[in-house]
Amino acid sequence: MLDAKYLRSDIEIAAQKLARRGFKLDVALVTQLEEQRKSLQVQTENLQSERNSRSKSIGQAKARGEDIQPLLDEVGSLGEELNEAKKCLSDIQQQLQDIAYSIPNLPNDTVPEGKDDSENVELHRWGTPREFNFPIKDHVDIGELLNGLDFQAATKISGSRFIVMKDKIARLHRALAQFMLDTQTTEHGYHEMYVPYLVNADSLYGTSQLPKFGEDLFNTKPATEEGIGMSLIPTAEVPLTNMVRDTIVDEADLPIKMTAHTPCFRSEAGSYGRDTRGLIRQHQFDKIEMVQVVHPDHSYEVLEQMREHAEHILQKLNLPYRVVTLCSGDLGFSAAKTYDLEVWVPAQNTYREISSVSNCEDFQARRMQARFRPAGSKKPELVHTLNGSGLAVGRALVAVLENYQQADGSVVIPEVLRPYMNGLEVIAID
RNA sequence: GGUGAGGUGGCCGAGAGGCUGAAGGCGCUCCCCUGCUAAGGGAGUAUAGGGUUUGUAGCCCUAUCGAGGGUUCGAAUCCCUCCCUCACCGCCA
Repeated sequence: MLDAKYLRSDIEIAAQKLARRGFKLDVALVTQLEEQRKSLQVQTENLQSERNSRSKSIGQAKARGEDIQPLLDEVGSLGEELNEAKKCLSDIQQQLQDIAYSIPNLPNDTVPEGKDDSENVELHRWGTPREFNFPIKDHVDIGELLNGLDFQAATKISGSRFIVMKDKIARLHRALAQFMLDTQTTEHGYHEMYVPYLVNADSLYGTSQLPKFGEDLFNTKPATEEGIGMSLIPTAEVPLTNMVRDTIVDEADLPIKMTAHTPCFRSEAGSYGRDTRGLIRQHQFDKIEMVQVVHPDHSYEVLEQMREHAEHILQKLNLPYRVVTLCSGDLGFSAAKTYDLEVWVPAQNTYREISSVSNCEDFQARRMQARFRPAGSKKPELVHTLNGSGLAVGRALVAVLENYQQADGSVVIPEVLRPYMNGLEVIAID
């Protein structure tokens, strides 16, 4: 959410910045609603003030033992008038709030101009995609050949976009997650967290999944019932970031660095034709998430650090990747700036997103009322929040299976994972 | 899930229709006293929104006692719904 004061005083500038990411702010409508709000609020508060003072004098008269009936008569229709004004005001405020919730974050000035993902800017590449001297298989074929990925069973049990993993592949998947979590905690200083996978609506508002992106979530209540109930987390960003909702943290405790390994659940509404084969796009996938809550002065340094924390995992796995800076038109709703890490997927002959690292500045903090009290200042200030994947486990599994495959269909296990695989070096066909 | 007791400022804790934005205490900040320390005295100490203003100063107004509704001229206080905490019971990994 943007600062309401900023929106009022610099609405034209805000509109220009929002236009960079393809969002059209209805300046005339907001301005008009603002004017109405202002006059209605003044009117309402004046009525309240009058009611308060009259009620007070009734109380005082009563205490003196005077007849209060004349005073009661004087109050007359004040109550009705006040109720009417309140109703109008809350109506306007509701409209303004709906608009406020629908406005995405402003892109940072360093974000390149562009309308969609075709205009993202490559920052750098790491590693060289391997030359294969045999016909390569994709991870689906490899997984089935090794008897480790069972798409049919998953479809029977749940439906499309689910997976059953077996034996060494299941273990490899677990090894990846363990390795990532260990690296983020022991090498990069994140606190390991175990968090709920079902969250309430307040949390989803806090990180901006609601009110705009409810269709992407799995909810616990059927449509026939009132409300949405709790929702399965689409990312651990939700529980981790909401740790600081409605709190004033000690400045000395910043930055707060948290990581968690969780499953993520996404309905993938509106992506019907896309990535239907394989593990790339699933309703349920595991991810190691990094979240930092930082002093506003440091959030852009931290963004670079977190990008490196994510890159470090790919480097240790020796997987070729590239980093892109998302252009203004491709930014997520609450992000001011985002780097995507894209790992090399040989069978698709392209780089695919495996991590996304974003600085949300104070956008989520404002919704969450997450603040700190700066030394020497009385006023609490909003913190900045950042989040990033470090990394998506399912997609990392895809990358390992495909990049480490051998001519006979076996897969070499990356060295850093071997301690997690009881020393196993190769997953071979049984 | 059942029964009972509760949810008040940074914390503890009073208040049970008007004099309560809220006693008292603790903590914190500043000042005084003191050779230092300890003790003592005094003052201050919530958040949000709005108006005024050149102003993130001051002043004024409004809201907030778990949340939301209601009764009333007036609600922390009465009524309803919900949430949460604690205790005991039931069930359970």
